[in-house]
Amino acid sequence: MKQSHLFTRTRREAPADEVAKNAQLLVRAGYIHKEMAGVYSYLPLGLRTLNNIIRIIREEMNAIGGQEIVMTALQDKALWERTDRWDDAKVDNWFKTKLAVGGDTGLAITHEEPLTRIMAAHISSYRDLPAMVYQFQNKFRNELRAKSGVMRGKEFMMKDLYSFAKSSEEHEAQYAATRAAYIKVFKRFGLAKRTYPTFASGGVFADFSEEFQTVSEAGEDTIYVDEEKHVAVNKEVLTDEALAKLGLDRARLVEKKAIESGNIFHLGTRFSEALGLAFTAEDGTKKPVIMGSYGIGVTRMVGILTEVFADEKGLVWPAEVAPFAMHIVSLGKKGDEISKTADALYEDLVKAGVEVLYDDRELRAGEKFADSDLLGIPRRIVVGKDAVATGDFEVVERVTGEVAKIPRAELFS
RNA sequence: CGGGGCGUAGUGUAACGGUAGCACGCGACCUUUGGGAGGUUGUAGUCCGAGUUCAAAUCUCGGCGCCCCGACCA
Repeated sequence: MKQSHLFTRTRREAPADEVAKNAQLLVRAGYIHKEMAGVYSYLPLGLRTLNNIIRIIREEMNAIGGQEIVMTALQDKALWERTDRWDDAKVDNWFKTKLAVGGDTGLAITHEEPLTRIMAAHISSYRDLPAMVYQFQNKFRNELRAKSGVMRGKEFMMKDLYSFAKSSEEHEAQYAATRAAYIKVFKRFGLAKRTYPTFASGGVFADFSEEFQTVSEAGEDTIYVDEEKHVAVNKEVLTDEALAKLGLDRARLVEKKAIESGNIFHLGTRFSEALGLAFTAEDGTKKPVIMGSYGIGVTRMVGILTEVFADEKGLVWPAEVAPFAMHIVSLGKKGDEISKTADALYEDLVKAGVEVLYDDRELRAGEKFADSDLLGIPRRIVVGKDAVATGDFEVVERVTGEVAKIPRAELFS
């Protein structure tokens, strides 16, 4: 894409109404636009980034047999009353509204209920199980206080996967598979080292649930990390009794701030029993399906990656997430040799299937470099006099700042 | 929801109750051209509504909005 065609602009200064580093940089770089408190739109660069995050998660969910669907945002009140999660006294962050024909609806805070009902329409035999179903969808939560930029909004995108099993052994296998897939996902985000499977409060069916907590000063949670075992305990469950159960030694734990980047839950039969999701077993008896739920905050991930990797110059993206792989920065003017060299390189890279952003604007070098730093694309290719003279291109790695002269052909490998 | 702070051109910031200014941006012209250049010039603003006052960006009240701390976040 030519940068002269990109409608978004970078800004020299951070918006006055953002304190969170992620929102400041993402707005400055033109990745997002703030609509209201806790509500952000994704602009071209932001959407490309978001889509890369989605692609990575999708690949890993598909790899363990997940089947993708999309559910509705609008919810059926009657369905949620059956699990007692409609009443404002029980769940206080619904966005609710009236239907013109009469009655109420609300915007989904999560999707266990509708998916359980969908599955009930399709699953009736043990032969139909196991199954894992997921979606990328916006969740709406009427938070009293949105904060931390894109990391805690009123509307946010989530990947939510739900598992359906006929036995607890089968459920445990699904749980383990999903857990392993999450670890792969975080590895591809470049967050493996600083993301810890973390024991947290368990809900109804288990002593603990597991969160994935990514260490960051911007985090809202406090966790206690066992570096050697690469696991952590959320402060909310840090008791001697819990540590004993988990086989952890308090003396080895280190306190860290972290942000919840994913979570996995055993749901047991709470939803299947309430909503009639059952199957006929081999012996002819009817049994409730055993469920699990597994979430990753997709838009939150944009914020986490910003918080973790950005430096004083701007955004820094892991290769698989970056909106473009390369950023050509031409220092020429329309029609001169430098521009022609840059144009040709751009066209050839596009033909070769490389995702490339081409800064073809006629601005001063300093401004273009500053913009390039801000945008955070992994490799910058500077096209100046030297490139025309030698045929080699100056390549700057965004992460390290390392500069190398690279022959043209090697840019395509 | 409790507490605190704040709303001024597109953006960021000034202005004792007394002429709303500066920088960046955007437009025009000239010079410049490898780390956010310089000059000339143009453009554009006090969140909304009441009140106090000769006079309100400034004081008072109400509304709307934003930020922070806490609470909340299966």
